This record gives sequence, C-alpha cells and structure tokens, in this order.
Amino acid sequence: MSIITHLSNFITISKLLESEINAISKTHTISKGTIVINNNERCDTIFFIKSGLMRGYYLDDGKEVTNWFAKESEFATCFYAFITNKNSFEIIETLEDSELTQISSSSLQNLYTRFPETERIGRIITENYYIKLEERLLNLQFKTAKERYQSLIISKPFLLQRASLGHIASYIGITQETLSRIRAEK
Amino acid sequence: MSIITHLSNFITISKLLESEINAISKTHTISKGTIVINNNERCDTIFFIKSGLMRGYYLDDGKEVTNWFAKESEFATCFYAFITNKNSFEIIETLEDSELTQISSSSLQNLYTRFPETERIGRIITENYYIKLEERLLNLQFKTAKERYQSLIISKPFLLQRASLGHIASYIGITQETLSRIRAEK
DNA sequence: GAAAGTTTTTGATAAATATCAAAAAACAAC
DNA sequence: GTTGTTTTTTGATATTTATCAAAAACTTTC
Repeated sequence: MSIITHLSNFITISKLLESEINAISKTHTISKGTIVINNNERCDTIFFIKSGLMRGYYLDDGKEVTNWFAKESEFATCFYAFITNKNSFEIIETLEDSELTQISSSSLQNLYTRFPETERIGRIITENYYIKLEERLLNLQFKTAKERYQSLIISKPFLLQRASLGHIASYIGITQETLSRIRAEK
Repeated sequence: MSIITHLSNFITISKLLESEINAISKTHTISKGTIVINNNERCDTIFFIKSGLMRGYYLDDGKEVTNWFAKESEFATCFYAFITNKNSFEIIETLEDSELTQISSSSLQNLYTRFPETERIGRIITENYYIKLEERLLNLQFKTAKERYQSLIISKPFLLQRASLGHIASYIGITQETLSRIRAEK
C-alpha cells in the first residue's frame, strides 16, 4: 500500500498535499538483511513500509534484543531518536526484501507547518502507536513466558511465519531456549 | 501550574484560545484516596494535575498492578479508553490531595477542530508520552528486579517519598517482598 | 495513647526461567 | 547434493524471583 493511500485513512488528502508528500518522499527497494539505521547514528528518517518486514533491536551485553517489528503499511524508525533528535539506540534492519518510502524529519516538520491538517495525522498515528506500546507493556509487566507468547500469537500472528524464534523470544523478553521449550509443549 | 501555563510550553496560546480552554475545563480539589475513574467505566475525561499525585492501576488475579503514576503538571487518564472510546481497564485514584483540571473528550475534539493549532499540542504531548512509555518498556524487557528499581530511582525519584513500596513494586513488575529485600541490601 | 488497620520486613520453600554446553535440524552457497 | 553456516532443540544445573506465612513497624482514629 502506498503512503498516500495509508494516510487517506486519517484525513482527506488534497491533490496539492498529495503532490507535496510525493515530492518530499523517496521509495527504494531494499534487500533482506540490510541495516538501514545503525546504532548511535543520526536517525532523521522515518520509513513507511510499502511491502516487507523490518525490526529494530539493540545490544545488551552483546546480545540482540528486538524492540519492535514493523510490517507493510506501518511506519518504522527509532522513534526515540526521531522525536528527540538524539542518536539512535537501535539498529534497524529489513527482515525481508522491502519497499520503503522514506521522509526526513525536517521535511516532515515543514509539512506540519505548511499543511496544518497533517498535524492531525501525526497526532492520531502517534496515539495509535502509544496504545500498541501500552498493550505490549501490559504483557511484559507480570506475565509468564508462556502467557507472553500466547498473547503475541494473537496480536502479531504473522510473526510466526516471518520472524525467527530468536528474534521473537527477545521481543517478548525471554531467552530463545525458553521459547523453544514453550513451543515444544504439546 | 495551570493548564494554560503548561500548554504555553508547546505553542503560543492566544487570548481567545485561553478563554476557550478555560470555558471547557473545570478545576476541582480532590482529597487523597479518591477514585476518579473506576474499572470498566466510561473514561471520557482527561485530568491535568495542577497539584498532587495520582496513579492508574488494574486488578490481575485480585492483585493491584500499578500501571502509571502522574504528578503535578502531568496529564492523567486511561489513555487507552480515552483514545479508543472504550471502557477503562484501569482504576484511577489520587494518592495525595490534588487539584485537577478536567476536560472532556468531546470538548477536546471540538477544540482540535475549532483551533487547529491545538493539534500540534496534542501531537507533541502524545509523542512525549510515547517516549516515556518506551523507556519504561526497555526497563522491563530484560532487566533484573534490582536494575529496574535503580532505573526508577533515576527516572522518578519523587516516588520514593510519595508512593508506597507496594505501589512502586508492582509498577516495576516485581513483588513487594522482593523490593523490600532489594532496599535492605547494603 | 490504645486499638485497629495498613504497610513493610523477614524467613522458608517452591517455581520459573536463565545459563552453559552440545547435538540436531534447517537453510544457504557453491 | 555436499559443505559450511545459522537456527533450533535438548539436557543439566544455577539463579532469580514468587509465594506463603508470620512478625514487626508504622499510621490512623477515636
């Protein structure tokens, strides 16, 4: 799905706004396993995933901890860095061949100012991401390894086919050995 | 701090907007221990805390799990319910005598439409809350009980004086016995 | 300031999960 | 299709944290 089609879910996109968005965005095809943002690097780009799958992870004592997955029709960036203008604490990579539409932070700020109706899109999208993050946090706070996994199956079933066991395990805050044993039960 | 002063941090508030915000908000003094939103109740109000301390918690197997604390100059509501128009999964209470400025969801939606510049405030505030939530999640994902507590001391030191051990323990996802033992070390 | 209620601490034990190591399986590249 | 690489599984053990129970320390109320 194109970014214009996606944004049309939130407000009516005028022809003028559409051409402006097309002018400030670029779409690239990126092959699986490419790191698009590295740790401690400036992260002033937001990616709209036209097709494909990505993840953000960080290193904790040398071990990769997956912080998020994003699939087609979702946005991906180090939100922390993008919003605060600090360096990325995450490494962002494609897990499948992907088509990514990218917009720079400065272009987006310009867009907000020149097309104030886009502020609403920004607000609503941020609200939706907030809700999802909160749901995820509730699943970490006092749940057992098994409950976390069952909850993931419901909220992100596509990951079972598309992400590796190790990536999934660290996403739900458990080791891959534990997840393997959970899967082996019955 | 009044809500007008607080919002001035994000955009310039015109006299007209100021009087509009004052017209749609009401400020009440609420005594400590009052439940302002109950579990499974409609939550179409957002509270700006002029002074005081609040928390949101839910019941898991009969046990209270604190989901958030909010102090003076912060907003409090069941964001999930407020944004999605569903019922609150949280119980929201004052932990100290508090002055609360409240605005209804419908008034806020009106404000967004009639004063489009307020969309920006909504977006930026939501972004900031998102960042804080993400930081919190990172502290739950793979940290030990002790690390979580040390991290809390840095991010919310005021809680040590103002919230009980049990409330703090469930907020960081551990039992109060474990937190008591952590405090006793050294 | 005594009684009742609440919160915090302490102890003993159980349960869940991590860690380390190695084998097995799956996948990729030539 | 054989070789090398990565991912997943399995086993043995250690560690962390929860659970249950009771005592101690604080608070609140009359």
